[in-house]
Amino acid sequence: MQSRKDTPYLDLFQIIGLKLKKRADESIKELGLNAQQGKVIEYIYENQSNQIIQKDLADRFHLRGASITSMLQGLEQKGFIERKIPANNERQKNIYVLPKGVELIENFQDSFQMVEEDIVQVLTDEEKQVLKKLLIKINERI
Amino acid sequence: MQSRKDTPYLDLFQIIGLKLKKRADESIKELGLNAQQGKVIEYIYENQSNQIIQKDLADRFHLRGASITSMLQGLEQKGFIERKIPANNERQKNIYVLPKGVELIENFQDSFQMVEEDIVQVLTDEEKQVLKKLLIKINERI
DNA sequence: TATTGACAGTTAGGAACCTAACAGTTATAC
DNA sequence: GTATAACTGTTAGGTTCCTAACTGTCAATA
Repeated sequence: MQSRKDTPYLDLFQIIGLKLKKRADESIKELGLNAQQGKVIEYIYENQSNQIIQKDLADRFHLRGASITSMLQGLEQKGFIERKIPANNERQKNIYVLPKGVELIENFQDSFQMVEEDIVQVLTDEEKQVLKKLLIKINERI
Repeated sequence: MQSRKDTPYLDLFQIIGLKLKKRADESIKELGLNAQQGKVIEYIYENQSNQIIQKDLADRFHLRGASITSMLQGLEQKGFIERKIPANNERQKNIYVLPKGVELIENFQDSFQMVEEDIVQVLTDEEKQVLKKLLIKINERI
């Protein structure tokens, strides 16, 4: 009876995900961006030397192309990034972080690191390792 | 260097949460509702005998009052639920699932159960137990 | 008992996703 | 070599969440 309608993993992942999103957003709110935007800028910065395009971001963050277009238009207007059409393919746009964006990256990293530590603070070192292994396993198969 | 900017738990929870939301939505899409709405109807049905009000739903699902108002207005218009002001407190609204909603509940439960099984399919029984314990521990502290 | 504050829900407007339809560019196949 | 298909990104419009400001009701206090 109980087992039939009970979905603890689904519920826990949903609730924890929502709580973490709110925490991460809050942690960088003062910079005028949300956590997703911060993560995207970080990712662009780390990968801009290998000609990343919008599609790469869509894949990495599991968002649709249209959502990336809209997010990057916002970040470009605010002067955090720029997009350049590469010489070899006029369909694409390569993405780069501008100085105004680079300035914030250390800030993001510190803030996210604090949220990260909050998450696993209640676990022992061994539990942390086990959890990471299990999360990776699940993420790979779904 | 690496340890400073790496946030595997935050990233994994975000990505898994997003993937699960999409899966759960997909699984009941044919019923004309999304997963959140399904979970809410389920919850109302299980608790409607104890006079639940909108605030209870906001707490349970970690949503704002305004979001619950908007969601329930939609579900009411579609004939899945009804809201009645109780005699003893005119500020509140008690919520009940209508027959049209009750009909769908078994469907929801089956669909969510399948997503649930997909999540942990790759884990051994022991790993499942460990994971559940760790998730509960984290959820309680954040 | 009259005022003041807390509580429950609503409205208006904004942000970040989504899908569907589209344009332009490049690759493939006959 | 030309027609067709695949790829990349954009636009338009919808959904679901949010915050802030509001209404009306109940509780506390003085």
